[in-house]
Amino acid sequence: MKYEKIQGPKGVREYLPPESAAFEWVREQLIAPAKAAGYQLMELPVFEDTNLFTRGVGESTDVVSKEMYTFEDRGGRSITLRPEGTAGVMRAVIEQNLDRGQLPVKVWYSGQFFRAERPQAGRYRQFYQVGIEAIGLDDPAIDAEVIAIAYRGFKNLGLRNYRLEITSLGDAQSRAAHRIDLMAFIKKLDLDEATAKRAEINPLRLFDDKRPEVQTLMAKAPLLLDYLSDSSRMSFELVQGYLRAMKIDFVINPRMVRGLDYYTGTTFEFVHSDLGAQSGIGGGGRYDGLMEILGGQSLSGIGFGLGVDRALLAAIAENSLPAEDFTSDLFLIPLGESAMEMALTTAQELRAAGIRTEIAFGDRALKGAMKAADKSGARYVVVLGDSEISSGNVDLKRMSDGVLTSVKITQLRDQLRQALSL
RNA sequence: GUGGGCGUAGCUCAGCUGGUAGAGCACUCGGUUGUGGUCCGAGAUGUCGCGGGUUCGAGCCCCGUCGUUCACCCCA
Repeated sequence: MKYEKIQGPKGVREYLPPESAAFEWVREQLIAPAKAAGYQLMELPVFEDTNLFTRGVGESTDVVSKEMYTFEDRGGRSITLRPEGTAGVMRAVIEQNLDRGQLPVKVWYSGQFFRAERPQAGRYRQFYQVGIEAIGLDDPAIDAEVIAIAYRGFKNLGLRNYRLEITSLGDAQSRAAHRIDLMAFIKKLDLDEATAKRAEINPLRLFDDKRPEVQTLMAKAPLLLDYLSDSSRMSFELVQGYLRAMKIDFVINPRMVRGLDYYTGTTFEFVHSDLGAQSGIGGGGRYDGLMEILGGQSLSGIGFGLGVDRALLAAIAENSLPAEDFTSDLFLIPLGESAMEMALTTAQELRAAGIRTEIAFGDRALKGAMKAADKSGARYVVVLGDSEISSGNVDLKRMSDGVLTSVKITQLRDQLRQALSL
């Protein structure tokens, strides 16, 4: 009887050895700057009440209207796998009253997110993001710091071929005034049916259209930046000034469009140039009304999400991954049962002393075990057999040049620590 | 969701106008009773993604399906 193989779900990216080491490294580099700035971990559920996203992210967005993994649980509740991180953070902050203490609340998160899209290079149905949120204060200096933290993360990866784009979506009054003029402008354009329909749902979408003919049509469209209220404009000026002071390069992109409804004020995106169609490696912005809409107090907040999968692709494209050394220090080759017992106990002791130790398992010939030791990249090898056990001495072999050094088993730990300068 | 490309050994891929499946690398063992890398020799491994159809005969042609990939769309 032979069983059929089972396939993994469509569109998921799995990280397996040896590439998984690079993934882990990228994720750590991206989040390190947040930890350094006093942001603290929030570990949240990957599934939430569907209403959290329909209300928080916005029913008209593509993310909510056609990309969510939604299902009914056994209790008849409508559940959705989280498509983004901010709404869940806000829900937890409100529910656990984190906003009742010192503001701003500064938190970071890391994990899987889910969108039911057609998979493509850099676009997966389960993807990884790290993100931060600073909740409770509307201060342009926080906007600048949040951007600086994301910027630092990409710098940590050694990336160069990307740009930071920023804009301001202003306050409610700014957007309302602009929307009237923009709608009037679009109405006069000669658009195909699908495009006109998209414009109706979100007129800003047309700014993002990749077709040159649409770009030409939109060249003279009214820009939201020209409709900013005095306070919004002053705030945006301050953010830019802070960024310049921190020597963070940016370009203003007045045509930037974000896919989540809750963004207001300062909004930004990191775009990489070597990634094909899915070029956004991170983005975020301020959200004024989100907390209130989710049943909390009326507090502003700002945050970002960085794509770990895409950051890894970018680092590969730029060849900026470090040649990290994940190999073992010592490979122990026991010959026979009593030798195996000694290998297991010796390995315990050596590992406790910080020496990365592997054991050759299975009843294989010495030559095969040596080959395995070679493949593992271990720097030293020790063969443990009857003669070593009776004499109490082993030959410590340095793999780089094959030199053998006779060492007392009791001295092995100190000898290795010295040789590895631990 | 729409459109195009591609699915043959663990990996990268060959496979003629349809005639019954191969290479390189990797792997295992041996040459060298207990010391790797090079070299030499031997060996194992495939439901040709899956299901139908056409045919005397299908890896090859046709249909469907699943996966993958690229673009649209969307975004991390």
